[in-house]
Amino acid sequence: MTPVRITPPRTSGARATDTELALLAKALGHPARVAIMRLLMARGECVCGAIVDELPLAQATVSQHLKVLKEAGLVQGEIDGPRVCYCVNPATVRRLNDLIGGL
Amino acid sequence: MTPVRITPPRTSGARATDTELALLAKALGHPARVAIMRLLMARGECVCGAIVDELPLAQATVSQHLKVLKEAGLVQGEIDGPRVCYCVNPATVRRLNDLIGGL
DNA sequence: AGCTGTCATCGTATATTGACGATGAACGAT
DNA sequence: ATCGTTCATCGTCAATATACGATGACAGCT
Repeated sequence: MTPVRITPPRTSGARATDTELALLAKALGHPARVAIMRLLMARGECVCGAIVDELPLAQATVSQHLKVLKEAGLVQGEIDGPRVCYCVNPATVRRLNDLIGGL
Repeated sequence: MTPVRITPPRTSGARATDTELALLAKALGHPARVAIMRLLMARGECVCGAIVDELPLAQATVSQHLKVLKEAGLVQGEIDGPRVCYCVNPATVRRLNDLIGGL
């Protein structure tokens, strides 16, 4: 008999979906990351170096932004030899749309 | 004869809509602010004190979050006697939806 | 005028983020 | 095995965000 949770977990008065939406929105909350997402959407997939070339940011900085997007699930990266090929995760983008739509 | 801007302003390799989306997403990038938005959507309009009652945050903190949402244009506040009545700005929410959809 | 309730702002302390150079790790080519 | 290329991570610094108590502003009431 597994104990049943009566009250949903409420941290800081926010529901689970609130935290989820906040996490995704926060990941998009920087112009450089939006630009990266737009680049990936336009190209379908993109090698990290190509993104660095498009943005006026250092390689380390772009890598950090990619990490944020990856941790949020908005982006996936596959190792391709010495390169890493990034592409958006359409499911997460859809999820973000749904969460905002369901506000 | 006013000079015409040929190249759009590009700060940090991000387009204007990138900055706009980043600004809106950033405003939603906190669970408490998402919770506030959800409360306002559910009630249509809401007095600030009612929001404070719903969230486990101090009044000053809620007021700051409301300020962030207001500055992003996601929320409007009207003074109603000693109270302030807040409500969401549906146009901005729609704009956010469009910007994400148009990624 | 004085009081009360409501909300914003100030001041402050801590935590997180953003940016970069330097360095490390992994791979292909020589 | 030693490069050169590509990307991630580390260390660091400045800037920003978060949270709260204290205080200020403002409207309505007595």
